[in-house]
Amino acid sequence: MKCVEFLEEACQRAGLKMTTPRRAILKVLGEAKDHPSVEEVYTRANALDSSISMATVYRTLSMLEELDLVIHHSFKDDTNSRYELRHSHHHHIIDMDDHNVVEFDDPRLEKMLKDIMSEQGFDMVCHRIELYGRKKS
Amino acid sequence: MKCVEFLEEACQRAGLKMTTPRRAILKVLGEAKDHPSVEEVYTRANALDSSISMATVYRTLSMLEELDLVIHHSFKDDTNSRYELRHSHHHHIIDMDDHNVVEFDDPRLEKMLKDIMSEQGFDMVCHRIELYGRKKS
DNA sequence: TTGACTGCAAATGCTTTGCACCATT
DNA sequence: AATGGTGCAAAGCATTTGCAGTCAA
Repeated sequence: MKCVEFLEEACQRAGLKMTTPRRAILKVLGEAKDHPSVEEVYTRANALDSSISMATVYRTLSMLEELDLVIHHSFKDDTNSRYELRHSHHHHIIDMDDHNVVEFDDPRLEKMLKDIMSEQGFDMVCHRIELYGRKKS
Repeated sequence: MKCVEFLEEACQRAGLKMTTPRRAILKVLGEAKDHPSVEEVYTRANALDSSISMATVYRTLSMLEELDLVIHHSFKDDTNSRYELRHSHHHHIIDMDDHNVVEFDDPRLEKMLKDIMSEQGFDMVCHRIELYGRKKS
């Protein structure tokens, strides 16, 4: 099943109505290969339906975040919120020179984090890992 | 040497003038055992000198961040920026029930992060690790 | 039909800034 | 004396919200 279809189904399962703006925003998110800002989602969605407003983009993104379908990021040195589909679990390496983002996942890291929390008497719910660096020369 | 004295020296070394508002803010930060918001720093600093303005608190905190003397946090589900002295390297476990913050550091974790970045072709500059969870029952 | 959804514009809330005055060096 | 720092109020900007009209179910 395609990404967008999955999203639409998830929304419908949650009892939400499938409107043109929502479909457009879901399509944008489903096709995004980056971590677009609200502004960027707005611009891309407008290419599909020029009547979509910023308010709807904000409302839709919050809603999707609530449903755990997207992840809301706020990286350092970036006043803009960025969003990404929660398709797979991973973390980010931010290139401090060009602000590009590389994704990675590592089971050893996951285990270590869970262990650390356990030692401190907590059950882990989620975590945020951001590594900042520069390309090796 | 006491914390506040170290901060004052660091500021002077950076060529900054030591004014009453700055001294008050440095004292607040030096004595804080938590991660106060700008508003909280403002309130506490005002107890020492009631003429201090928010603008100065913002300006001073940005300045200290610039000098790498404090760390600027923006935790999830919290629209307020929070600040803490950069006295030691550590990360945070955020209690999702009461928003308390537990600090920890772990050399094994540090090494693993450095290794992961290296595998991806990066030299690590810094990182942000936040673990969210609930107390074990 | 009807409650959910939308666009619009106004409001909000955190943060920054221009300016005239003041204090540290 | 000179430069940098300050308070105040206004401006900025991302985000949220009230409202009246609109649309999916």
